[in-house]
Amino acid sequence: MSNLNIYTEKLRESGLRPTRQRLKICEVLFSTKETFHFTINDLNKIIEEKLGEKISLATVYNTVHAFKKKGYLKEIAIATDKSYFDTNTSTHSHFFDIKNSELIDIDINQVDLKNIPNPPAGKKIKNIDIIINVESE
Amino acid sequence: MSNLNIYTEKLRESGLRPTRQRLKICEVLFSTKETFHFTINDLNKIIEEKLGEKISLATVYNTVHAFKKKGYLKEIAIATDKSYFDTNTSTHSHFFDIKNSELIDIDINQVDLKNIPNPPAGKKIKNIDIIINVESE
DNA sequence: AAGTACTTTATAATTATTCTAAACTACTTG
DNA sequence: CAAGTAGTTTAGAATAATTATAAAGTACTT
Repeated sequence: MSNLNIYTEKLRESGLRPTRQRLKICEVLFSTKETFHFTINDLNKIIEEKLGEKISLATVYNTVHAFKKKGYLKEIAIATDKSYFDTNTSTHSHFFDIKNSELIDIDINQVDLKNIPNPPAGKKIKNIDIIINVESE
Repeated sequence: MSNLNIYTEKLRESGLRPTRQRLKICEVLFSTKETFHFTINDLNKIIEEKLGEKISLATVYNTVHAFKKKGYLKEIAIATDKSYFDTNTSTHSHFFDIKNSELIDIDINQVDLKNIPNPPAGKKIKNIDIIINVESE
C-alpha cells in the first residue's frame, strides 16, 4: 500500500512512531478523500470490523488527540456527552440533526459571518464554530 | 421576597412543583437581570455557598433540564466534557476562552450570518450555535 | 545485537451524568 | 384540616466517556 509513507509522515509529524496499531487508525482516517465524522468509539469499531484489528481504546484516544493537536483532525463543538471529530480539517460548518446525532458538512461558501465582532481586550480569535441544528419534519 | 410568585410560575410552567430546593435554584438563576453561564456543579456550589442550602445533584440536574426544555435556560454548544448553561435565553453567540473555559456573551447585533444555507431535504432549522474561540495573547 | 525510549494494553481511576427506591412533601378533596 | 396520592428529594448505585497506570512489548539508534 503506497499510502504507508503518508501515514508514517503524518504520525511522525504528530510526534508519534508508526506502529501497527496507529497505521490501522490512519488507514481508516486517511485512506480516502471522502471525509467523515466520528466518535472514538465509532473509530475503534470500524478498525475492528473492517480491518480485523482490535486496538485498545487508550491507543485510539492518544492517537486521535495527537492528530487533533497537529491539525490533522478537528473536533466538532456540539452539546453532547461524546466528542465528535472530523477528518475534514478545512474551515467549514455543520448541520447537526438533533434526533439522530447526525453531522453533515456545509460548504464554507454557504456560511459566512456578516462581520466578526472584536474579541475582548487581550484576546485573539483562534477559530469560529458554527452549528446549524436541524430536525426531521 | 416578592420574586416568589415568579419562581413558582416558572416552575409550574416547567411542569414542576415549587419546592424549597427548586426555589433556591430559581433564586440563583433568576433573581437578577444579570445573566450568567454555569455548569451544574457551579450552580450547586453557589446554592450551597451563597444560600447555605445543600441540594442533591440529581435535583439540580432535573430542574435545570426542565428549565432548558421549557426554554428558561439554554445549553451552550462547546467541545468540553461538561455541559454549560446560560440564563440568557435570547438569541446570541459567545466568545469562549479555550484556556480558562470562560464564556462571554456577544450581542446579537454583532454576529449574524450573511446567508443561511438550505437545510438537507426534509429537515428544518431549529437554531444556530456560533462560538468564537479566543485565547489570551 | 543490544539498549533505550517510546508504545500497547488491560485494568483501574476519574468525572459527568442518569437511575433507583425509600423517605418525604405539596396539593387535592372530602 | 386530615388523609390520600402523586410528585420530590436524596444518597448511593449504575452508566458512560475519558484519562491514568504500570507491566510487557516494539521501534529505533548505535
